[in-house]
Amino acid sequence: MEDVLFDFMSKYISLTEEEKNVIISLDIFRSVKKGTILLKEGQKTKDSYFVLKGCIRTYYVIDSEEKTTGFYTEMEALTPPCVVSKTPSEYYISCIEDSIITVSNSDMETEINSKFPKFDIMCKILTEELLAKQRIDFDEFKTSSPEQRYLNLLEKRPDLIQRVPQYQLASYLGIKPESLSRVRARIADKNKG
Amino acid sequence: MEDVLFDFMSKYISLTEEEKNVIISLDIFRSVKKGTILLKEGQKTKDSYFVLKGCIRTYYVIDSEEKTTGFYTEMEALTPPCVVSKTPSEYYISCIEDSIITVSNSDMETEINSKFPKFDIMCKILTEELLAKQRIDFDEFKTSSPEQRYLNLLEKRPDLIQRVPQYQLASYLGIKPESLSRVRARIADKNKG
DNA sequence: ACAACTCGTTCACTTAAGTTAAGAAATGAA
DNA sequence: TTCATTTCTTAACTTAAGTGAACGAGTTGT
Repeated sequence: MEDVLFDFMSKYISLTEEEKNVIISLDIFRSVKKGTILLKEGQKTKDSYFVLKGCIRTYYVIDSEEKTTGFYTEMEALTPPCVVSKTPSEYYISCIEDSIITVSNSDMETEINSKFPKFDIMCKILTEELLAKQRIDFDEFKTSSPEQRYLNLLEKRPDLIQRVPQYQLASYLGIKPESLSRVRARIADKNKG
Repeated sequence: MEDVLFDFMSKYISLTEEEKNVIISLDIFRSVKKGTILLKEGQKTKDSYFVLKGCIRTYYVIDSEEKTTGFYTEMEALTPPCVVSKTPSEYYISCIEDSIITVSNSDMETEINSKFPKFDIMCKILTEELLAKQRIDFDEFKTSSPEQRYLNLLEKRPDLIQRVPQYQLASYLGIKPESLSRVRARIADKNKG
């Protein structure tokens, strides 16, 4: 399982066996059952997550309704904003499939980064890439209609549509579940003729 | 004018006079007239911007329509995604008020960061804060209606509504100018009684 | 001063999303 | 398997956004 992480990291930096062993000794690998809530609204945490296998989601509860804003699958990292702002979390993180993830807290990262400058470089690149990617995702969201957003998702993350419940996808696309149903019906109609 | 930048930086790191002089010697301060286009679609660039005074905006041209996705005002930094991805820009950056900005390219930043580790630390903090802020902005956008988004903007960046043309605000809010007109009329109605 | 533009608003109309409610389909647990 | 729960879809209705067109206020340039 560790190999998945090391393969990912090798895209950014090269690792010696010794460095790999340091990472393994940190004991950050976790196996998490579907339905597990990793973080609740109001909780404080310093933990960041990296998904090796499975899927986790972030969601707010607004007027007792879940509003899903993010899905994180294989090779994706999530540092909750509350870790950066050092305030209680505004949202929940839950595991929507049996998953294998790493859980690392910011103190650990600081320590590793000071020991191995390589990690720091990798983190910097990852953060910058993520910032640019998120900026583009946001721009695409703003400039397109719900139907276009669904088609876009179908193209870019077709797996999500298979593995995630519709009502969670709906708020991810900024609409209600009933609307998503209609969008899907509309698209199916068009494809028939 | 430099003082505005140094005041901003002093929130994150302390600077010696010598370090300030190094920054000044880089000659990154620019005075830019309203209407100036800083970056065009299809262009390549390594430049990042920081607004000391004024306002710049990012916009796409889709079906010969401008879609504004971001405004950057006093004390805000913009690194276009194309700088990170090293591809041609997908959008335009233009100056919507007479402004004073800094323009720094990524090579310069790399050089300064290696000379003064302090800068590197500041950049890392800034990037992480920005990532978290953007994540929250995106989440808020997804989970609210156009009217709520307008009210939210009215609360958080009231200056924008004064200084920016409505048609640019509209796409920033993910709607058409005509719809923004109606949203405003609706809100004005409610406030009357 | 005048014409040409730009920008914001309004109107009538179309399309799509929100809402409420009901029922079908899928899932999970006993 | 059966029952209960959750999830998805459909329908009827309401509300709001998209569209095309027109108008007036404000600007710019000549």
